[in-house]
Amino acid sequence: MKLRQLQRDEAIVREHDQPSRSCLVIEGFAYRFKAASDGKRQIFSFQVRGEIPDLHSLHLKTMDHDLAALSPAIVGFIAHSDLLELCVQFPGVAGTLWRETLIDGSIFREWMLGIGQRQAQTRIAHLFCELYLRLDAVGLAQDWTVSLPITQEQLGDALGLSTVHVNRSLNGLRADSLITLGAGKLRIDDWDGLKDVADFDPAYLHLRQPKPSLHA
Amino acid sequence: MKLRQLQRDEAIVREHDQPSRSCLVIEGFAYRFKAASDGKRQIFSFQVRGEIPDLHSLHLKTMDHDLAALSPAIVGFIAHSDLLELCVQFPGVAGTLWRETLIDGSIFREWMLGIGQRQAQTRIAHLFCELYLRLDAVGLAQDWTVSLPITQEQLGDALGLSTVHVNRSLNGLRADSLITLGAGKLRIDDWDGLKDVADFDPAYLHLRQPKPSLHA
DNA sequence: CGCGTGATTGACCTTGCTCAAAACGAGTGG
DNA sequence: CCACTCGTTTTGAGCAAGGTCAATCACGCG
Repeated sequence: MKLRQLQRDEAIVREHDQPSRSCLVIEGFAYRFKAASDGKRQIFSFQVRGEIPDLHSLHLKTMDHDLAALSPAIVGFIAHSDLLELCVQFPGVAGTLWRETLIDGSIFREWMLGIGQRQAQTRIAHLFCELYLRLDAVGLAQDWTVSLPITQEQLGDALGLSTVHVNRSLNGLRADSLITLGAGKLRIDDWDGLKDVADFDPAYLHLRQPKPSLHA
Repeated sequence: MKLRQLQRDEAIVREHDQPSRSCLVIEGFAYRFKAASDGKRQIFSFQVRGEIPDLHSLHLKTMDHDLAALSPAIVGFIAHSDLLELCVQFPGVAGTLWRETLIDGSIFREWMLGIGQRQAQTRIAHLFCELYLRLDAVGLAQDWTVSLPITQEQLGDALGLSTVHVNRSLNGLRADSLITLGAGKLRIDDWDGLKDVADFDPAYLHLRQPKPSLHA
């Protein structure tokens, strides 16, 4: 597999591209977004180790959004032809990959619910709950802490909030001793409290083995 | 295939269900939504004839949202076992179905962009552009008119707006002679004008044969 | 030490929300 | 045909969450 080292904010695939391969996140974070014509942009996913953010390009030839590195990252590229062959030789693979794209969609739905209906603090808290569980699922969480090299502007673009309002809402969460965010790290100081203000139910992540300790 | 006649707002599948079959819309409209704990709900899709709104349940065993009839409708049910068998016997079918679920995701992304970043009038106009094209694609549009039995409350739930604001924004579109909405019908009075305020680019629908007359 | 990016804060403003009342219209029973 | 009802649309008035603009602060880095 062809590897590539990426700088922060470096593009991986762009809207209108017709890629012949998909990208596997090996280290760091990737994110996807789309810009409206007035320049505002919406980020609709953050992708972590082991995910294939543009797997959909296997069946949708033209990209309808951008994919880029959130932080310095390493990604691998897998040719669509190889993926298709894998699917033919091992029928289970097709189902598994399909499932991954369906979970992607499920997360979109949850984000839509958040952006459309929830208040600022709740949205932020919800995102943190989600990212924590997803990172934990691939072994990237220790001591309630995960690496999260994200700016408040990017948070705003993902949540449909202005940078200023993200900042103020974050301070609200800090004041309630729910999280510590800074220096590229997120620490959950009070999971139950955070889950509570987040209105968080992890079912939509379709994790195979929910951690009983977390999902009580 | 087992058919079923549905009343307006009748549930087809519910969150937490574990269906063993998926639903094909044969006549009328279906819609999907999820409610937050404070009772507000987000609608994230309207499904038209020929679509399989809960196809994802083929690989995600537990529903993470509700599916219901928007208007009186007829749906058919297809057992997952039959679908899986079809996929094995005709490999092309799997790809086609997978593709449908990917387009579903693409539409979610566009909606997210709208809800997160666009103004009320733009959102509404965008939705109308999308629905018109999708209905036209299955032959349900004539004379710039489509059947659209939707309330302003449902529009609001889909767009992240209050009913009152939907009403006022609709009046804005009417005042600009862009649309006529009422009596369960939507007529596009000025496609180019509507497309313009909608910031609409149909690429995300991944239609196979975009109509040159419309997409100029 | 000087720079540059990102975080933070203050002041003010706008979009869209809430509450509440009124108008409308299709369907029902008299 | 009319009165009544229920759901939906429309309108008014006041409010608030969140946006905008702009200045300041903090900190890692060369």
